[in-house]
Amino acid sequence: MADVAAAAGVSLSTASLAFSGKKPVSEVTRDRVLAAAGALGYAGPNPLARNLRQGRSGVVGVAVGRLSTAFRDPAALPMLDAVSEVLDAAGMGLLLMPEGDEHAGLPLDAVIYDICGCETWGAYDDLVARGVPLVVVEGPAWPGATYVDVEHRRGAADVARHLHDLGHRHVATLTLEPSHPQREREAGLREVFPEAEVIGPCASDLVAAQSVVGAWWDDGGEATAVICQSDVQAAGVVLEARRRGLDVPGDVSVAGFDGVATPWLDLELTTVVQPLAEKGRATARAVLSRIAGEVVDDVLLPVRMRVGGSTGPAAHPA
Amino acid sequence: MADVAAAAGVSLSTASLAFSGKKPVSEVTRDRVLAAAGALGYAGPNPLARNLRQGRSGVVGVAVGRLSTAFRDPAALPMLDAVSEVLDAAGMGLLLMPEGDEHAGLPLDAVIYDICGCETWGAYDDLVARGVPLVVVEGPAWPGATYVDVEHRRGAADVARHLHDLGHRHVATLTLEPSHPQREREAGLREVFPEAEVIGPCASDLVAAQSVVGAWWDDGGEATAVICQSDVQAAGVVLEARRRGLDVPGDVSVAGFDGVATPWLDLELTTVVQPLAEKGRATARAVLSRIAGEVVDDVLLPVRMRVGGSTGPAAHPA
DNA sequence: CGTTTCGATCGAATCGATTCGATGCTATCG
DNA sequence: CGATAGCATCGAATCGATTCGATCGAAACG
Repeated sequence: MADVAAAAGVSLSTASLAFSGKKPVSEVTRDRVLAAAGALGYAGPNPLARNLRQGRSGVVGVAVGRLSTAFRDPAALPMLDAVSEVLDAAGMGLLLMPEGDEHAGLPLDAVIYDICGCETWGAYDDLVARGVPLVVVEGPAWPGATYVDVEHRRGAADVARHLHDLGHRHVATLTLEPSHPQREREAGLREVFPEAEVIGPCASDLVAAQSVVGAWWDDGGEATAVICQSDVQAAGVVLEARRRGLDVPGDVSVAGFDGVATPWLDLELTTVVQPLAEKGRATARAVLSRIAGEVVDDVLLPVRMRVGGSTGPAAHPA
Repeated sequence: MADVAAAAGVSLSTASLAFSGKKPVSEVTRDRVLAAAGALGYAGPNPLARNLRQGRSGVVGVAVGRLSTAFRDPAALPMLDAVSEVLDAAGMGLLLMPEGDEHAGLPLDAVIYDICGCETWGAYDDLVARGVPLVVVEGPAWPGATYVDVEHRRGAADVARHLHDLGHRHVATLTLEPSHPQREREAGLREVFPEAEVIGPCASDLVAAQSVVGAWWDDGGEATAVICQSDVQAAGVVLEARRRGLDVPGDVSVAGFDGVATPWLDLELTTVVQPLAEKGRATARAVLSRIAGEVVDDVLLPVRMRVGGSTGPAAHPA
């Protein structure tokens, strides 16, 4: 840039201002600088140098589990999409941080901790030591982190109540690995069905859900309703039930969570719709505020139960 | 870091070496430096400063379309997963670049151009001007970019030949928006069926495929086989066919592309299996080599047709 | 014993901008 | 007409490390 300034016959500082526009520069000067830049093949200020000076990299990390599992669940995408949209509008980029990797050494302005079911995370201490703002989505409430959550407990309780109203008395639940959402939802479920049976933990994956619930039925598992922790799980349970000649919801009711589209299922699931895009936007806003040094309140997003065709009156009311 | 060096009683350069380990430092010195760092609450060298000095940011951008559409197709994930794995092992991070956004201003060491069906891209000129290495996956062969591709043409021709062998003479094809893979595959198809009918362009999306092929059938479209450009499209065609009472493959054969799992379909698709993970690894290796300044050869990955239950003898051989 | 080598350490230059405070100059105002 | 702004520009300090070349002892060598 020094060369450009020299070629344009202005000082280095003026050239800088011509590019950044942070202070007024006369039009003829700017044109002269840009012309000189063009002539010298200068592509604009070096981002690395600007980053050092400004103390920011413009990059926000997002901790996900393995990419292929994190994004397999269709609930993850609209959320990340919304995060990305808001951050892009602010000129920031989103960096994927698959689990296990220590991404120390990368200059991150903030980190979003999302999706991964893991409770602990190696890089946490390091980030805190560096003073990197942390936004935790549906995770453990770490000290110093801003916290974005969803009404898991209320959603789960609403579904349970819905099934109870339909006469169900013997329900079972497919769970996730222990995690904040799982604990909250289980608490909500037990508000209504203190005795609900746990089928077992299961990834939010169609095939996994089929196999876990299948094994449970093989072992003589019985329930008039199966409550799942995601729509993908619920779809797996529906498919597995049908494979066994069970009618949904005639023989067994199935409820999901998330409220995502399952176009390949000829049935609308009863589920808890969570505001995925708004969750992403709220997360991104929290990130930007924290980068700006503001104090940010935690966020709790509302959910809404949607009754579909996968739940019906209990087959054998107690 | 200057404070740490002072506290440890060594020079700034020695302190730097103690952290980076790029030159030997006596053990007692290193311990003294690390102790001083701990006492002063110093979390290690500032990545921004290191980046400026070394001229690298450790961040690789990947241009995708909209996130939610780019990752909806299950073929995209294993590929990106492999890219991420290789880059992480090299200490680099992957930054998502949704389309439309000018990510100028972010310090990228290289950019992967993938997935997005778009042929042009605003940031291209800027990146070239900056000398940022570009790796293009299945895209147009831009000057200066390293090119990673898949045997689209051969795969498409193999499927066409397979159907021809089964007696099909009247086939139709669901296409993608104009793009490099689409053009190659269509060329492969026409090696065998020069007259193949084009149903229409369609995103790689289940619902979109259903509606496009449904409209075609409504308009009196006829064919004994429908060749699709992704397994997701093929699944959509299968579901739509059944919805109309057509048997697959009895009344109509359906072929896909990619070779991804479709567990919610009770049918294994005839498809062209492409080495998704290897594609990702090859891409990442190309990126790393180009960042290292090496000259990199273009890559062409092999495909293999897999015959499943979605194709069978033609219903009405000509 | 003189000399070469090697490892550890240090001082200083460098990476490429941004930005603060100062300066000169031209309108505006009373 | 003198004082007060206000705009454009400039010089110099700064961001926080990495790294080249030099220096100094001590060990290895003939």
